Amino acid sequence: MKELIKVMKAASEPIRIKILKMLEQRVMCVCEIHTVLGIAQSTASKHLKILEDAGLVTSYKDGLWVNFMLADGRQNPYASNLLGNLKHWINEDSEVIDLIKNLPNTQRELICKR
Amino acid sequence: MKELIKVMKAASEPIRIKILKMLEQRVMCVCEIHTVLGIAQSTASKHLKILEDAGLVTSYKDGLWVNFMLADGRQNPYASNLLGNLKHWINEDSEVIDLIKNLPNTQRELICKR
DNA sequence: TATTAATATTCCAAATAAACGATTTATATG
DNA sequence: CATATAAATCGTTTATTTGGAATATTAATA
Repeated sequence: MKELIKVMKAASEPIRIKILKMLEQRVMCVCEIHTVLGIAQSTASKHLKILEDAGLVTSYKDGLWVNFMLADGRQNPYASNLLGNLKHWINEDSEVIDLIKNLPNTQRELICKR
Repeated sequence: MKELIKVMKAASEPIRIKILKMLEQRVMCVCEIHTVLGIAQSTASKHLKILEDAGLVTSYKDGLWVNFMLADGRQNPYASNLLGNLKHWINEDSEVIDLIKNLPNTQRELICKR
């Protein structure tokens, strides 16, 4: 039960759904995510932690950056199920469309200098 | 997006998941649900409203009683997807097992007199 | 019509969750 | 080793959610 609730809670916040939809496109670092979404760095970091704890996302370090990507979900059936469904869900949402449309122009090297 | 979030939020509370698991077995009224779960009547009523708003549950009146049942989900794809999955999820959870085991003994006529 | 029972709603307190700035930690590099 | 950058954590405020008691509403029935 706790595992299921964790996944559902993680998925019940629009910002986190948006993060997942972006990660469907490609790996991203915290810095990119917070900039693209227009939220504080600490806020982005916390959302990513929640997604990671729920088994929806994994991360790996690359120097100073921490890259986040969708989890393969081999451990958590609830998470993998959600990730599978999400791929064909809310692809018509205007906010999601805009986010994804601009992703190719978003280069880490340009936006991650504060 | 809003529709998806509503379903996820509704499903991110253990008590509401328990309600859904009980409704997989049979139709229940507010009074039965609040008694079986050991929560206040108003609390049960509110949880049911949240589930209904999310499209996970529907209700129909029968005299003084309001019977709640799982929604068929023809309107809301997120809701019907969740309901479908839930049928084979957390069936090994001890709390859920206990709840369902005792359902046949729970008769509305006996418990709904305060 | 008065009463009773089931449910919904309102009100308020407590618990959770979210947001941000500031600080700390970890890593790279001059 | 000092400095700079990315990310995580901490502290605080604000917003949202939950829970229950009390009250209102709705329906049945004496």
